[in-house]
Amino acid sequence: MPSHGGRPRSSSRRTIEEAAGELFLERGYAETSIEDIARRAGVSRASFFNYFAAKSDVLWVDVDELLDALEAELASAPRGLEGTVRAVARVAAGASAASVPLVLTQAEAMALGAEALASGSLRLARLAATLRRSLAGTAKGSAGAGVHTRAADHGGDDVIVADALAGALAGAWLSWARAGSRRGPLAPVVARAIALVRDGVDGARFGAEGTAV
Amino acid sequence: MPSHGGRPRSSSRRTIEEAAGELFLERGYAETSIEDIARRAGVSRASFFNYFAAKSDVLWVDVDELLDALEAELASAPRGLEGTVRAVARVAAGASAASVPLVLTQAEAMALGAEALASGSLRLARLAATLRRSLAGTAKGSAGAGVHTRAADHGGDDVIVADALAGALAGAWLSWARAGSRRGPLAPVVARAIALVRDGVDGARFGAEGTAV
DNA sequence: GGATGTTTCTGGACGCGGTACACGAACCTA
DNA sequence: TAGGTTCGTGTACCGCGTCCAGAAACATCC
Repeated sequence: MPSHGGRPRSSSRRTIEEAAGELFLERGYAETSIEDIARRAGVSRASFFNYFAAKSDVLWVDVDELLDALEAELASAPRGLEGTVRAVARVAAGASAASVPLVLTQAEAMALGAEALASGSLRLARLAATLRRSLAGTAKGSAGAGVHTRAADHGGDDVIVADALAGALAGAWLSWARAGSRRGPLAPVVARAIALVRDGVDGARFGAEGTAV
Repeated sequence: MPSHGGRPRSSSRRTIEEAAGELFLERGYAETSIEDIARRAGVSRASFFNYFAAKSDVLWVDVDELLDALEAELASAPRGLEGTVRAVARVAAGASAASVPLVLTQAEAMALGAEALASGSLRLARLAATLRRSLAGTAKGSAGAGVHTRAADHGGDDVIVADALAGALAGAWLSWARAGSRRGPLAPVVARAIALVRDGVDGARFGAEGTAV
């Protein structure tokens, strides 16, 4: 990707992330300024923004990578609930050994406030948007597994299913991350979240459609 | 609540909200400063913060009121999925005539960016937290409808169900708000979201529990 | 070795959101 | 009139995020 040449980077995201993690644990998130992080990492404040677009992004490196992986997986997966759900399961299986982000396990030690919660919710929104894209126009018996399902199919069921799936996944991942020492692999927990939504979509009441939009 | 006496308010949240709405539509959210809003509303910048804790809060007045109503309703409702879901339905029925917040219908006109998305996601997080509290310790056949269900019941199913419900409700409300002119009452749309989660919880795969945490 | 181009590092300035505080203004009751 | 309470206002301050100009560290081509 680098066309060639140019000054080499003198630091890395990893370095800055670790410096920030130390400071967050020592003083708390709000009491640590970007300048503090940069100083400990050995770069200037301006350079911090060459590696991260915002202070809160440092908290979510692992999660963002997970979401990147999911989007890549979904790009080459059949649309609709089945293909989407399988792609999610693959990513969950591959990431089971991944490190659990400090932001969850050390949330209280870092004294995370509303800002951190908001930046985390932003990741949930990204997950929901990704899933919506992968489910768009495939609700119920829309049979639109073909090339182009009607782009203007604004039937709200897609959104409901996608957002429910996003929420269930987030809840699963959250309780997995918070399980502490007795934490097992991620895959089965995610599988339960998927089962919930699958059963919901196949269910009698939801399938009734009597109250469709 | 006012003990009595004291200088009367010279403005109101409503006034400031309307001034802000005008400016957001004229220039966009990011290009409108708090000082702009305060000036048009006829108050000082400092006074703005007597009415709203943050600039983005202006966008979500209606949603926050809806969440307040839900929390009030849940406070006097039986815990567990059934009681929770009924309380949600009641709030949805009562709010059907409520105005749809501009933040959704005019999102592109206001040029809302990541900050507005984050503040909105914060509301989703609040909804999820509220539902988690109302479902805590009541997963599956936990039969704990009694006084004190085990507080340390960290079985992740509660969180999965609560977050899935939060996501489904958010998706339903979102597609309802975006339906535009052909928008009907809110209640049936919310009913579909509830049906999805209810069916999911009763479903064969989710109920299997073979892969429990 | 020098000229050119590219990428990164850095310092400085700026605007804005949000907090804190002190003081005055407008109301109440006694 | 005096004391208490709440709200409005100005001011100062800090930190995040953006922007920019210049220098530093590489590459390639002559």
